[in-house]
Amino acid sequence: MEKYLSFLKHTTLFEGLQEAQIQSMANCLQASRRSYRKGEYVLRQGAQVHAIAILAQGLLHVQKDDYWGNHSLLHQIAPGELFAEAYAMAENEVILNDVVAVEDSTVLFFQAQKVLTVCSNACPFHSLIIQNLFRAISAKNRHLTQKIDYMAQRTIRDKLLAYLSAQSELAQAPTFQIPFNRQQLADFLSVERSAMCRELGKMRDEGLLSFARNTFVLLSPQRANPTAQADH
Amino acid sequence: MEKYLSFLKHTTLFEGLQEAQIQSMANCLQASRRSYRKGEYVLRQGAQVHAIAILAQGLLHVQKDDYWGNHSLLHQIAPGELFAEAYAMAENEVILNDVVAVEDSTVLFFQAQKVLTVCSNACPFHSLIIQNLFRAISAKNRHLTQKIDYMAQRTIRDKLLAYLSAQSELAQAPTFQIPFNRQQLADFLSVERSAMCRELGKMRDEGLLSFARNTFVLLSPQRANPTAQADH
DNA sequence: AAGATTCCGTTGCTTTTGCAACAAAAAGGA
DNA sequence: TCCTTTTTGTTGCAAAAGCAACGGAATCTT
Repeated sequence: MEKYLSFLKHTTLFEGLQEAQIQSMANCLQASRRSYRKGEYVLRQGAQVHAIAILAQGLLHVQKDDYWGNHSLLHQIAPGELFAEAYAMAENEVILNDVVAVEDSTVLFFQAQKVLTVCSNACPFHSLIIQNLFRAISAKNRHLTQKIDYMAQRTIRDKLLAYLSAQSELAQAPTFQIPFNRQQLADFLSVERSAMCRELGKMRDEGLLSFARNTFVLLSPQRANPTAQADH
Repeated sequence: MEKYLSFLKHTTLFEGLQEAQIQSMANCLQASRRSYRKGEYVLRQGAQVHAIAILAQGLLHVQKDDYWGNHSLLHQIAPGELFAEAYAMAENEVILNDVVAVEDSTVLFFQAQKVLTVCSNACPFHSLIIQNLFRAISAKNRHLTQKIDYMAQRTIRDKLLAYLSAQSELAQAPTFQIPFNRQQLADFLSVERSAMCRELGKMRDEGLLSFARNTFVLLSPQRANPTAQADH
């Protein structure tokens, strides 16, 4: 676990703690670690989990595949991000989505019960961690809500605009990159890839935006246009 | 606040506490109360909030209206339910949805900061409340995820089936009532009311289900059929 | 460098949805 | 009870989306 201390220091959960403090808490929280190969499942639908997880390295997808092979991408997890927290304290709730490694990944687990109850040795920073945890869950909550906003749009165009303008705002610039390829973006917005491509093409023709691979530029409708160049 | 003690005892947040204990915590959490008329806004898009709220009485809608008058219903809040928790601890985050009273309502507020930091008088039950809060947010998180599952379905029929079978499972019976009228259900699933009605009609004709007003019956496809009767 | 694989864009066709407008049923108010 | 308002269902039409199939570009592998 020691090798991850400097990493953990910068995660939301341990923000504000020194490495030595994290080290001492790691025992208190019964930390453990596991690595996964690309393609391997970290969590499976129907299972239960009692730990809070942080991705230390790699990339994960939270996704759902139904009977008919329909594939929907709920969320992408980057290093430092928390997951499994929504199930960690629920006694009888079963996980509703799969979490899959899309790259070789390493995950750290912390016993939820230990995180939430101040331990007998009274770690002085426990209270801070609880606040951090709360903030992290709140943030996730807001993200889910925002995703619902994208998906609530009736047309593919409006879904795209909702998503892309949020990304642009996040980047605080009209030019930005998205973390998805076309198929993934389609799965994320829950539309057909080909139909989405068609719509993107139309929007470019109408001068709303330009793009190359996963770099996008939002254009103010009335003016002449910078164009995203393929990175070659 | 006293008149709400017996009510609060049964909410998720105060579950496990006695009325006297809740009473003593109410001060510690700087509880306050406010009533709203039908149609009045409880929270507005763009505002900030630093308190956790519980609906004591009435009915609320969390909704979003965009420029063009498109109306989408994120969530319905029933008495005892928590809300505003996703924003209460976020310093600079602005509320992204409106919360509106659809009936005359009474809301109780608790200072989030006080809830999360164990107070100097060291209320002995504070730790329990923190766990309860965590459980409640987790549950909300799961609900949002589930709603995304409904909305991720590509056709109105599949959205309806996803939603209705979840409701049926919740009721643990093939016959159940939903808390929405047609327009509200359409807003919740983010589809056109008329198109939804058309689809409901088809599904009934095909023997998948029957309904009257907001009472639904899911039918096993291959067999003969009980029918939902209007309540008159 | 050649071949294989993944990613991206395009298009014809069919189905589904949104939209608008209207009619009937139910609920609410005076 | 009568009148008004709300809710639900229906339908024609136009727009949008899903589906399938294909070809070329980019990337990876050996």
